[in-house]
Amino acid sequence: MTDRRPTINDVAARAGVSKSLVSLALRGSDKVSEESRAAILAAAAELGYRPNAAARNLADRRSRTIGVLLHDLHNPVFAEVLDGVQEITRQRGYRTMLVTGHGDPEREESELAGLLEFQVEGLILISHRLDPEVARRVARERPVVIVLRHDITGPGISTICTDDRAGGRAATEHLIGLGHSRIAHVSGGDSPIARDRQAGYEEAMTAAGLGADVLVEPGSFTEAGGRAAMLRLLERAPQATAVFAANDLSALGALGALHDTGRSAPADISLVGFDGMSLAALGSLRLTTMAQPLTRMGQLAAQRLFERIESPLSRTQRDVVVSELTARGTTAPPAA
Amino acid sequence: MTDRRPTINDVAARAGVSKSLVSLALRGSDKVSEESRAAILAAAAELGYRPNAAARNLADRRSRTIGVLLHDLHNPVFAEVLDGVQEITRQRGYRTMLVTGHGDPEREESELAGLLEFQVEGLILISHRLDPEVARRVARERPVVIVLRHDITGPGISTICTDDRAGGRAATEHLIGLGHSRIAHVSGGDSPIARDRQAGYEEAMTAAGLGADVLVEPGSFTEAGGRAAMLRLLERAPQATAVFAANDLSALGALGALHDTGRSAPADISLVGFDGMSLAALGSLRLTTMAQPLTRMGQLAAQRLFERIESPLSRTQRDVVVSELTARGTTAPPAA
DNA sequence: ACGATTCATTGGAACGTTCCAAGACGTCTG
DNA sequence: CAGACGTCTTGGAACGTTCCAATGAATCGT
Repeated sequence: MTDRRPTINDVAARAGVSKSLVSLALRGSDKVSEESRAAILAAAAELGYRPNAAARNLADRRSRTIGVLLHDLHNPVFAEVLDGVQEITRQRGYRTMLVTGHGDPEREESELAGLLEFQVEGLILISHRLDPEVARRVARERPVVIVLRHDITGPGISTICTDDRAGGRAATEHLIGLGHSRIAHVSGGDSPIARDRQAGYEEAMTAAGLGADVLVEPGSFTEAGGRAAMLRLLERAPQATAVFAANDLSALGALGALHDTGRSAPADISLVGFDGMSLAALGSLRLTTMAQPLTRMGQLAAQRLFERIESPLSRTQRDVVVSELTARGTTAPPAA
Repeated sequence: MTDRRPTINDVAARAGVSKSLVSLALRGSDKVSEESRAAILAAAAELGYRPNAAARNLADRRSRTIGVLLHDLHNPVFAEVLDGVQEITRQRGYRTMLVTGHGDPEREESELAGLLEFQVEGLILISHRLDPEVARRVARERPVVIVLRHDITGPGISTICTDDRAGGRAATEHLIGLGHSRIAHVSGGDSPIARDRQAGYEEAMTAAGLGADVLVEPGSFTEAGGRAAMLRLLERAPQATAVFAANDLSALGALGALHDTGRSAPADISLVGFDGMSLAALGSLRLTTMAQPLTRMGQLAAQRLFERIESPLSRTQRDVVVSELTARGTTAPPAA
């Protein structure tokens, strides 16, 4: 870039007016004469003028930007939530600044710091792994909405999530309702969400008098984790006729494990996932799942955030959305 | 936010030094005495000081940020490219600003304008639909690297892509090599990439003396498009034993269509995709595909971009990476 | 025909940083 | 002991905007 970019002063000089008037005209003020407006617009176009967002943000003391931290972009679940967030954000004329932390709390914290330096006006954290104390500290600076995790509370923090325990219960009851009794659970590890979904499973089993059959195989919310867990399960509990996997991604891994060992769902084993990511509906997968309204959750998150951006003193909210069992092709009554 | 955030002046006052020294200390200069440094760091921590990125960018006249425009976040292909981009970007101490255009040229252009207002130092366009003239205009302002599309050239534009025509040929040859002759193509519509892949298909067919069997069913690079195209194909060409789909996502749709009509791959029809998105390897899908080195392409894109950011006069590059046929579970010789 | 009112326009201060030339204070050299 | 040099520190200008109070010009009512 040898030549400096044109500034508002260059435009003003060319149009023969003051920089203030250029500023006004470019932002569409109605107190600029038609004549000046035309001259200014023409000058700006000829010079290829672009406003400098850094200068504008500095002068305004606002960035019209919200920050979104998410786990990663590979799990399509996050993309769906993000769609909802961006829809609302665009409507409001804000932009979204997106960072990923890959589940590493330190990295997440540093990405968050970057967002705050950019003067984002609010933050949406989607499935993060931050230390609760860090989240609370951030919430003292800016409104925060946490999506898909409900265990962190504090002033300035709103949450959007589903009732994971009830969901785990419903998923399990679906299998029980089909006639299964030897139902195992591929868990999602020790995250709060995973624990809730597992608790729901255990509750449903106990309530149905199947407490003795509770069988949990630890997984990790990933495809690989689900695959490995399912393989271990097939060894350890060959009598199982159904599996509830803690999320769709690990359910897909489990499905792969079944496939690799010459089995299939629901013929050999019925399988239910959790999340409702649209890819899992796809093609030959047709995964039965507890579907969360992901895009809706994203919209709601953004709405709640803007409420607090606009009136910082308004109360934080805890929204619980309902998930619904979506029966597709991987569950059926047990083979006789 | 009733109370103003602390600035560098507040830190300076508290530490009993000048703002200049605070600025130096916070950026790790070695010409600050240990004593001052400690006082400054302590004061900054006590106040919860965060540098204001807008002010910094304005003063430096650089943002240490690159902009990435991508189609959307649902196709996991883009997430994989992005991983590569972000890896390099992080290494350089830059941040990435991510926007999506959802294939709408106007929206893409407006998102791009936003990035340029933020003074991004360079741009990576992943599978965009911009008007070539717009892309060239932008490239006059900032270095641009285009990934997954090679038809736009001009000063300031580098490209990273694979040889889509050769890839289309290789995918088709794989099917021919397995003994198929009635091979159809589910195309990706009329984008340049789609046209190249289709041309490769036609070349391979013709070269194998199967020119008369060329059969193209228009699709759209989406799951729904692939599904619909496959359904039409089953009506229109029941004799086909193999299909080359223009990308993995539409191949997955095609797979779903097969499934829905009581068929499967490769038993009834062999199926090859294109892209190499990791989700398609997953579970029971095991899609055979022409795999592009997606993450590598992202890394390369970022490297090329930084070369041009660092020496703006260096030449732009056109990198062509090789894709490889990855035979998984959806292709086999035709049924006897 | 004159003050009041409206309208379009202006210059300057602010926003929070970085950079630069220059200053204060010691210490060394001969 | 004067001058040169080093180290640490400083105030002020710049970056490109927006906002505000003030200005000048035109129009109005009486």
